[in-house]
Amino acid sequence: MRYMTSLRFIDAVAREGSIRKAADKLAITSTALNRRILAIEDELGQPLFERLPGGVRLNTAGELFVQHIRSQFAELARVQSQIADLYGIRRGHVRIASGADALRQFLPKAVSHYRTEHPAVTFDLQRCYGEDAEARLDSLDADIALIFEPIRMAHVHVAATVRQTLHCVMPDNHPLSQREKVRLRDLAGHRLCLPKSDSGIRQLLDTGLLRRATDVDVVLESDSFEFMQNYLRFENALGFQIPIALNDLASQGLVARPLDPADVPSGTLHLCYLKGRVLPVAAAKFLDAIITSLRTSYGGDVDQ
Amino acid sequence: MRYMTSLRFIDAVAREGSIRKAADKLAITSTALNRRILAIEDELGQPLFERLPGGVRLNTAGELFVQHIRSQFAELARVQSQIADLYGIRRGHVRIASGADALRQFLPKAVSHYRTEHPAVTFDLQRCYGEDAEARLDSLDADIALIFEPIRMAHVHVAATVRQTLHCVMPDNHPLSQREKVRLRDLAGHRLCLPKSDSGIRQLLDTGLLRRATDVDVVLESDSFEFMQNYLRFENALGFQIPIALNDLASQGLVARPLDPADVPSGTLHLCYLKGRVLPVAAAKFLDAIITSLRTSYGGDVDQ
DNA sequence: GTATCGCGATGCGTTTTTTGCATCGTCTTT
DNA sequence: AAAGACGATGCAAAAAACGCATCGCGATAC
Repeated sequence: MRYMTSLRFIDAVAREGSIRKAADKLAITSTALNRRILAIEDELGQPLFERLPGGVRLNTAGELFVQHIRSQFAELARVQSQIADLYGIRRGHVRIASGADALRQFLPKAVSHYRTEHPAVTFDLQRCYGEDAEARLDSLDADIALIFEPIRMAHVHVAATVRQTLHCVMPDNHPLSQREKVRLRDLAGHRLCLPKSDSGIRQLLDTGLLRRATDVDVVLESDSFEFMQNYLRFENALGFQIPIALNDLASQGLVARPLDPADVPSGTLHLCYLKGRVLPVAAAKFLDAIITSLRTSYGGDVDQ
Repeated sequence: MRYMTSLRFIDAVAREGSIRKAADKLAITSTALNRRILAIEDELGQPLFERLPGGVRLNTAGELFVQHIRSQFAELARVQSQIADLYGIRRGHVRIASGADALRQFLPKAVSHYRTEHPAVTFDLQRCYGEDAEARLDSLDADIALIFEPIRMAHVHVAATVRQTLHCVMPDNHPLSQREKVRLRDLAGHRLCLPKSDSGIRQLLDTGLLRRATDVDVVLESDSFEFMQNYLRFENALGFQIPIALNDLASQGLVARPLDPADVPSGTLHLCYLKGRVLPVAAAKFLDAIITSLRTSYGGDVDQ
């Protein structure tokens, strides 16, 4: 929307921390950008940025104003999406912040299914960890977040939760594949591939391992589930995963066995959005869709 | 704010129902205004107005969009007020919709007291009846409403309520002035001045009178309390009022006696704002101020 | 300690956008 | 059938935004 240009510019400057850099990104001269900002500050009667030798930085007033700007963008998007819905075609753009877990299988399926019904809705998928995902909800850079495990901030609203039991993934000829359940003590003596410590899976594992002081042989750490999964066969190692991230293991000669809940607590996948926000139609309906989809896939383990 | 010009214009056209009339009010030509609207509709991809032979009217999309525009105005005002508060001086503009009751004595005192502390805050007082007051909250034309008696809409938030016993106002030499309390049956044979039927006071009276089928002699109906109060002495008539609207009766040779609560239920003055709204600092603080002021004046009768 | 670099601010000519005037076509009212 | 009021549009004038060149200032490098 044209009339928001100045606001978009301010947002860009706030993000870049420099008028010249923002001007580059916006494909205008720093002069024009500078003057727009001066004009707004003048109208507002208060400066929004501190001028530092290396650029600019939001002051408190600017902080407030930029927050306002972002909420205006989000609101406009919501209204536009609502208007489009009025005319029968659902339009809109849904921005999702998700951990790597749900990005693997679940979200691709869910998004593609939704898009067959509403082809005018576009998506933006941002892979990120919990804290970052929450920050993106907060800065209105994401509409919906799928976060495995802890919710830190008070101002996210949890629309649904899914309990997820940790599974141990291994080549199908691995000795542990005989068991129905894997206990933590069984891991001793085997090679393990673990997700990095900012992953929710790793945190659950760590608490379990620490509690039992199990001695384990960690051969690899990665933040890429795909890499680890493809790696397992080469070392005949063990990986860890939650059900929602499990894809077709059999074709890779892998199997998954649940960890005994007595050893490792089951984690929770949180489906959330910013508290107090009214989501655009497209985002709200997509949220509904994935909640029902989760419910059919994980049944009683889905709450709300 | 300059960047909102187009939005302001759309709002004006929506209110006027005609581009030419709105253009007059905005002191621009209808051409310019027309083109701004066409431009926005074009950008939005959807028309906002239906073109009628006698002017324009919002369509459904326009309805949504104008609502969005108004909430943007309100939000901007809130942020500006918040920013000003940051720098120590409380600035802002508080718009109050109130019945005639509170406008008489209570609000003038409250506003003037608040303004001695925060001279940079300006006020706008709109006298209106309940339903209208609620509509103004809804269209964001008012921040706070003081409504005596019924709340119709679901989407107003009641910040505080004050119970108000109906009082009968009369010349101090009137025979009924001897009593501590006035019963409805005492009114028979006396001349009455009643507020118009859209007043909360009248509605309470009516239910009481109807229930008891009391035969009364109504000599005057008015929506001006001031007029009625000044009129009473000439006809030695009875008027009705709630405590908050009672001014210095003695100097006019008048007295007030409560109606027996057994005959007429006591009414409730509602202090409200639009549900879900975050009020500008100035308005929020003024609300706090009048709530405490009500509490000191009416003590236990103030709730929340 | 000096030179350099990168930053935001500003004066000035140019380009783009917005505005106002005149006018058209349409529909309602008389 | 005529008159009046409305929104839309072509075109020239006015206004705003833009880009270039340049200034002053502080940090950094040598």
